[in-house]
Amino acid sequence: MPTPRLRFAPSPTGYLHVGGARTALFNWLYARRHGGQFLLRVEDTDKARSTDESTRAIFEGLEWLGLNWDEQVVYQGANLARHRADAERMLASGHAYRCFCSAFELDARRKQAEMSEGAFKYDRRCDQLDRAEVARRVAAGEPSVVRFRVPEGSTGWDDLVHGAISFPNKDIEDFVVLRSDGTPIYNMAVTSDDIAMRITLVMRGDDHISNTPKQIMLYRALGEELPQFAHLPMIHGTDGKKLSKRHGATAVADWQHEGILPQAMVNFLALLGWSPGGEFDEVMSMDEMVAKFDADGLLKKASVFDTKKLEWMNGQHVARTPVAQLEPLVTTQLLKDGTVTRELLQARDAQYRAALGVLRGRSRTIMELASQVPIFLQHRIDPAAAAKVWPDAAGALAIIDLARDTMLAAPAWEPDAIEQALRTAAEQRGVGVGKVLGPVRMALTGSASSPGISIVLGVLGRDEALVRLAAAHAFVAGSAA
RNA sequence: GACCCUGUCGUCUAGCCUGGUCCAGGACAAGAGCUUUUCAAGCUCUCGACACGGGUUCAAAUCCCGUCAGGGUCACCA
Repeated sequence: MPTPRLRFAPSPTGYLHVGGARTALFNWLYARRHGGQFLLRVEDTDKARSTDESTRAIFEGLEWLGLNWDEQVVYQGANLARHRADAERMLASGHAYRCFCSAFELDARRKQAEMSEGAFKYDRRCDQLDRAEVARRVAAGEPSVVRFRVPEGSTGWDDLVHGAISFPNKDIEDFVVLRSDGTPIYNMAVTSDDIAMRITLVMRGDDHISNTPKQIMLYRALGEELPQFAHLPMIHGTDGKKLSKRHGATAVADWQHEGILPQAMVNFLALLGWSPGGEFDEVMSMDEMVAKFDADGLLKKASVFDTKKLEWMNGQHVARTPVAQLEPLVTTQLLKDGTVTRELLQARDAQYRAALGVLRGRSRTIMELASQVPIFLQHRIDPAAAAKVWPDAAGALAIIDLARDTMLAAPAWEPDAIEQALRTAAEQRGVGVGKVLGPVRMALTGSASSPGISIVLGVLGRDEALVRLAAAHAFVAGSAA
């Protein structure tokens, strides 16, 4: 069996949508798994809607996800001459014919048909025209389109996802392949390009199932061998409808900005419409997915995009990502928030990295992680929170001093032992552990919520911890005066 | 309207091909607990589904037929 060649063929009329990203991912995964090629084709034949900006956005989205493509990007618009030549070849071989019915006229007939019998199907009236008349009208400059002559019978294929699918040809009208201005219609361009690119497996969304019989007829008329087809199920919003703007974030770039890691996005998308089967770990690396991916794991049912699960998945990946890899992402977020300065990050680099190490295991997104970093790098007491945790000055001072004395008295700097000593002290005083650790947390971090005391102590270090306690003492004493 | 596709917990799914081991397993979400130290994470537990109706069979989530529901497509758009 020759090595498989697959392609992702987006039309650059917007951003890289999660549905498109999932299609690209499956093509990529299949190609990588089977040692084939993953090609990219930009379907920019609709000049009115295509923009360079969205072409760029698609490239960026694919790159962010880590879906690298092979060979040069193919721009469909550059192949108009071949599309046209292929259509004319069918005209010459008798698989297609010229139609002089105007779009306006057809429109009127379509409307009329819809009112009486329902669906409109082209009645082939121009197929009756004799050769001489066609030649005369063409020579006279009368505009015409090229229509494919749909044969009798039925057209089907063995879909890699759905199994056997077939359509009675009588339900398919003689479709246009070349417009009156000589440009190709979608199915013509796609088929011509897939042939030229020697694509062996066309994997795309379910919504193309009804285009497939038309494309198959084109392959046959052109005397080409058929590729395999795999039609992936759609992705829906929580209301069961096709995912769209009103469902919120649907562009992969939106999720990038929401603090989602590309490996989490890819992992999540992979599990929408694919399952390795049997028992398996849902959290996978790219390599693991490539190793497990195969067509028999492809599912038929449309799935719902569940953002809660995406976030959970992201948390799993954040926890597994090395600090060195997390650091630039968190730094960008921190500087964007303006909560810390670049100078501070550089000055406290060791502490910053230590903080990332403890924080990554407890954050679902980069934002969440970033929001906890500042308490480790700078000591700022939040007055509102302080007033709640430290209702009376005398009590607060007593606990802050207790913490200081405990640390000073400790034989060695062991955060766990110090936290334990504070717990014991609380018991001896007959108060809840929270009554002691809460105020200590406030003194140490300036915030009412943070990781556990021993964790905080571990990141801060002895000197910093003592400095902060002294500052907290001064803060309380100052506001009491 | 016609044609095509799909139908297992709220969601993602395992199981279906090769009926029994499934009064259906896992994950996310939700609820409770571990936690009289917060926030988060983690762990434990709970809630929760074979769309419906027939048939075949000793036995059906699994095979067959029908119904219903949802989705997609029907352009000189892609």
